[in-house]
Amino acid sequence: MGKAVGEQLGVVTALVRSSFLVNAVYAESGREYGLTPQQGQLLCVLMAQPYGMSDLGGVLGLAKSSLTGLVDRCAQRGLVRREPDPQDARAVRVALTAEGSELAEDFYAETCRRVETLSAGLGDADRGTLAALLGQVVQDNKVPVVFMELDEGASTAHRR
Amino acid sequence: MGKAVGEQLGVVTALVRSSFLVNAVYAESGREYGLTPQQGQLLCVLMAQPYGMSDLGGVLGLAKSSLTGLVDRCAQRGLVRREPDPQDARAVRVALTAEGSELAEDFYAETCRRVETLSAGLGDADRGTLAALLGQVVQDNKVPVVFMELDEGASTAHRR
DNA sequence: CATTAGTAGTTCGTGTTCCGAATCACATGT
DNA sequence: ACATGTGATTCGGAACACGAACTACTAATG
Repeated sequence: MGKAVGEQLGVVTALVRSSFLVNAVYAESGREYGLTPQQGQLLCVLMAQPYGMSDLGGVLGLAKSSLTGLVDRCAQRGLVRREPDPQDARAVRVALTAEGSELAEDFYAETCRRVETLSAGLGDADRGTLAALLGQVVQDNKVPVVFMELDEGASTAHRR
Repeated sequence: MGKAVGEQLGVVTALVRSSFLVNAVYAESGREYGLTPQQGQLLCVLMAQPYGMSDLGGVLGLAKSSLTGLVDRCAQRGLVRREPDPQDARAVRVALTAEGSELAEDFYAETCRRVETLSAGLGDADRGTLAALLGQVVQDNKVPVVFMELDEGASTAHRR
């Protein structure tokens, strides 16, 4: 077990610090589009599909009362819309507006770009391994779809 | 055409979602000790060493004005202390109090424990690989010491 | 059917977080 | 000494997050 170069980090430290990086990306990427990190995250979640407030709370890990305000602010900026649920008169479905959808795409793309450059120092093989291992962790822990998986499943997908 | 099992995630998605997991851990772990995530993070940073306000801003990625309040609240709870810098009369050094140090250790340990269980589904070899790759990303991007590495440095190393 | 639960969302009050602009106090260069 | 720079706080304002209380509708029960 000779650690050669600068002291190998443990998994825990690596996870925590990489999370710090990703948070910073969200903040910077959001700033670029006039979004707070939370607003950006909301838009990203809604890219996949509309949600009711309760489900949204489940996905984002927020109390209902926290969501009302977040959705309000995004709605006031014309990014999302509350639609009545045809099945249940007390429920609403929160969905992206056209404008919100556009902004979400941009924010999403920018965020992807920035996160991607974080791992730019890795070779393709290593990046694949990282994706596999980290993906396993993510799936083991049943993380909700807080960030879509762009269809990149096909080995040589078209990169927009 | 689609894979039945689970469609391998891309690096970007894996990173973002794992970051979501870690954020949740910070929140839960903090709640357990009556700390907000930011307060917990501050304590963890100060575990390594005392910092001046400016340096602290650099490490945490916050504006000075944001820090004053955060430090204030932690100081009011008796967790940190502002010490005058002997070299420079306008500077202060923020350091953990005894109580803060104790709480920081507990929070840190709990956070480590929780983050560790996130990767419990991986074998030892895989976990090592993940640590190596993610550690590389972290070091490539020069993440400040927002979370100490203390685990078992003892085995072979005094670090530098 | 009427009553009782339960569920979906909002409102309200409180505390935290974050920022930029302005300010104060000390430091340093010329 | 004087101008400039730097460390930190203050201030005003926006966003965020929560629990508790509340409204409105739905579902279950008798």
